[in-house]
Amino acid sequence: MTYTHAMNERTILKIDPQQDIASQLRKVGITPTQQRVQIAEILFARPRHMSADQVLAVVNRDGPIASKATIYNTLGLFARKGLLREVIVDPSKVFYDSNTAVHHHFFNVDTGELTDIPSDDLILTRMPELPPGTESAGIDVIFRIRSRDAAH
Amino acid sequence: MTYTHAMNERTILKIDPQQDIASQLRKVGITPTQQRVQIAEILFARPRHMSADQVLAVVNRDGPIASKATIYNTLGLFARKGLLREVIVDPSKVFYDSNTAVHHHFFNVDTGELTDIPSDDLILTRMPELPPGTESAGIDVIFRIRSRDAAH
DNA sequence: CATGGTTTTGTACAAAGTCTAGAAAATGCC
DNA sequence: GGCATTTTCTAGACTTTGTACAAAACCATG
Ligand SMILES: [Mn+2]
Ligand SMILES: [Mn+2]
Ligand SMILES: [Zn+2]
Ligand SMILES: [Zn+2]
Repeated sequence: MTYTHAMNERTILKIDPQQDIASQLRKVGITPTQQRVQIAEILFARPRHMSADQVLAVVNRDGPIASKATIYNTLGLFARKGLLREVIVDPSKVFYDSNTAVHHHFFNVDTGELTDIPSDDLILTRMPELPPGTESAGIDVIFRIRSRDAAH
Repeated sequence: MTYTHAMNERTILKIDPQQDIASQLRKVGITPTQQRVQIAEILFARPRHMSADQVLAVVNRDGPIASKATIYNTLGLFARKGLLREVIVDPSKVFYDSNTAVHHHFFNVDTGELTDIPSDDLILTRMPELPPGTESAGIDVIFRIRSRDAAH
């Protein structure tokens, strides 16, 4: 038995930046406030990996739109609703990934850069039994890489 | 081509708690101070996953042995020397794993518990090409699990 | 036992993230 | 559109993990 990806029953949610963001948010049970729409516009314009800090900087680039607390609340809400995936690879911050399709990551420990591995480029064979009384909440595969010239 | 584990040229270092800890530390180029030996005794007694905070609490259980700064310095030193593996799964803290053999993890997001997956229970097939100019610094596979009864 | 590099320590500092109470905005109903 | 109710937003204090620093303690070597 071979699995090419995580077993994920729930539909993968995706926000289309071409369509009306507000109504798409409403469709997944999120009241589309001004701040949430602005944050969504940044994150869903294309597949991105951003930290809360980066979202805060971009959203407030031309004047104050949203506070720090709102950024954290909104990112947490989007993640809970399945619009974003939290990627934990750097001990100092969480990355929010607007690509919710099944895929894995390269993480360059020198540059802090996080990039996608197309899901076809990696196959997990022989999956372990989950411990009794538990269910899957996602599988993360991270290839930590280093720039070849960097001192180490 | 199938890899059952990360390509790791360097010898896996292991501290045997039955043998003299001090001379084993000296063998890998670490001066065995009192604090370092005490920390090593805790971590290498058996395979463990501990945060800096937990090590601090245990080492100072019966009176002051080491300061917070020394805990962080020592864990970083041991990790750099290959005696410990840093495991990044929880956004709020780093786990130090005294099992340096190739293996992967279950992380229970409800309880914060980190447990080992025996290396035979998981096989990665079809590995991706590393991005040009980079080399591997380790592969992490994390099965995030949830206690089945817990509300989610 | 003197010397000087190494290690430890306490404390200050930094950064990520959480919490809170009041202000503002969104919603639902007339 | 008004108006009451509910939800969200805000600024800033606070918590936690981890690092920086400089002084004190330690320890190998002569
Ligand atoms: Mn760190
Ligand atoms: Mn967090
Ligand atoms: Zn991604
Ligand atoms: Zn482990």
